[in-house]
Amino acid sequence: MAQNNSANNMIATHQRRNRTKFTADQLKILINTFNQKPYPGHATKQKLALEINAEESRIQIWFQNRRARQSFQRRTEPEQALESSQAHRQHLPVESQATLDRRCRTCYTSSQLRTLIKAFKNNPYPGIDSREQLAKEIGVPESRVQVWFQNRRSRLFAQRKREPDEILEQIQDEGQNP
DNA sequence: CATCTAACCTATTCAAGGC
DNA sequence: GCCTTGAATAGGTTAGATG
Repeated sequence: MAQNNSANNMIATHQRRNRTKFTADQLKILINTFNQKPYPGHATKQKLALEINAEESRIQIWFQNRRARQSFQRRTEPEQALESSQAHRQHLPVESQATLDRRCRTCYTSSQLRTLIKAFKNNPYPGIDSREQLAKEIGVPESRVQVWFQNRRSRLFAQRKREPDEILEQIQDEGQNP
């Protein structure tokens, strides 16, 4: 009982989607776009998805990972990054592109929400199969289901921090068997 | 086995729409 | 005007492929 890795147990049981293998041609276009615009808006991501024939959600993840890698490299090797890139433009108004072009907010119906919440109570960390089945059931893309679970978990954590005890009653876990 | 990186995670913030 | 909540972000972790 010394080690407490509750999240790890959850993660270990669920199943990931198959790892995407981008071709050289796809990567060429992705990298090229990234160098021009590391924060593409929704329209750009949709266009990219068509152009390289990949799911838009995979493109979004690719940009996230690429930015993280770049900022990490910049932290570890500050001088080399300076030389290779003419970082003239400051990164302050960088959101102006992305925020202008966001994906339209998904409006869930009450019945869709009932299904999501029920599934969440059953398992807050659904694998790819569960997410896709759920997406099909309520008629939204799988990527929206994933984001919904992410937001739901985050808010549950935040709420739990604020009110450590009272939440337990609201959740009404019918049985958390060890 | 070491390295790379897609997939996934939490935490936080932005912003649309309802009250 | 504030609140709820979907969408986007940063930054960290996990795991599949490859030399």
